Amino acid sequence: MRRKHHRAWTLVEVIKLVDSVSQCSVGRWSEIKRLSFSSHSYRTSANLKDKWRNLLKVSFAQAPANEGAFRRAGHTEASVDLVSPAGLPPVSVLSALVNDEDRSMSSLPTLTNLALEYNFPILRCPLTHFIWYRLTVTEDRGETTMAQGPLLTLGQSCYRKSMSSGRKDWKNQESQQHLEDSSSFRLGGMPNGGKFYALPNLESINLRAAVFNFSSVESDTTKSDKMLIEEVQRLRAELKRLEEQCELKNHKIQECQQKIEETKEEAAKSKAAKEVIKALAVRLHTILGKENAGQKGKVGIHDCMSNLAPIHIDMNSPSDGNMDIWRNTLLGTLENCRVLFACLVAFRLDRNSLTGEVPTNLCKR
DNA sequence: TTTAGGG
DNA sequence: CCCTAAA
Repeated sequence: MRRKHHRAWTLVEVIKLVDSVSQCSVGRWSEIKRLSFSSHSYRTSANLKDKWRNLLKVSFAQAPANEGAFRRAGHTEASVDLVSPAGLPPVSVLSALVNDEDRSMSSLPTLTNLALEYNFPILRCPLTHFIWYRLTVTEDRGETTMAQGPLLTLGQSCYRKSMSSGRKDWKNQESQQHLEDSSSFRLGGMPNGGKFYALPNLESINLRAAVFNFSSVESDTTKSDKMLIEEVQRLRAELKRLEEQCELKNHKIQECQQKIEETKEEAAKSKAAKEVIKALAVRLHTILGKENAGQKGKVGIHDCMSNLAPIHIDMNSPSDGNMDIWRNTLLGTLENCRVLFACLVAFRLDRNSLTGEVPTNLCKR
């Protein structure tokens, strides 16, 4: 470790810092510490100030030329072009995003998650498209609102391990010129010739949207396209899986409906059977009643049956289509009537014991 | 105590 | 990140 106590700033922290600076305004570091970084014991108010200063430094070091994307088709210029049509001060911070663990470049899915979490848009388009857009669409800068707030493009160099190696890349003659220009900035002061606003002037503006550019659009396009293809494949597989599940569930539903129909049938049958039994029971009662009234003469089983014969079963008049149900119902009814018949047989046996006749064929039951 | 700014 | 003058 180069310094005694060094903790690399995570992206989340930086966003938090930018957020709270936009809320509390620049310079009120103890307040920011209290409100937003009270849980980060290792970030003192001075640290917050230092980090903000560093963010300013890298953003000004990359200050774009006045002409925006037209001057030099770079991302720095484009980032200001993104802000200007929204009628906002031409201020942007440009950054590559790296992963906390190994400082490798953040993948598109990671960025997408981040964008969802913090609710900012991701703009993916080649710079040429953007220049075309500016040439054709945005005639009037004021009317076009591309964003709801100033676009913050978190700086390319914030996370570079050695600043000096990175500096050589982007410290070309133009930006060197602007570095000198911006050296005359004073916090809270107006920028030279109205070219730039020093970030502290943004105090009142809510910094809520951020655009993340890729360091090289061309190479990244193929790279992220690959990832998109992967994503599509993954989603296709997911879709297939869900469709299969859907089919399975549909099958189950059909089975359940069938069962419901069956139980309905069953219920109808048993209802009819009960009706029959009831009717039979009533008949039996009346017959037994007659018998007990002291009727003389022979009363055979046929008499009983002939008494039973005109039993009417009201069963919601089974029509042509339900003949099977009807038949099954009758069969079921007969089965259920076994006990009743046993009673009848017992009655007959009792009478025959008086006459001497023994109907053995009916005894087996 | 807090901040700005040099190192 | 540390130090310190200044407020």
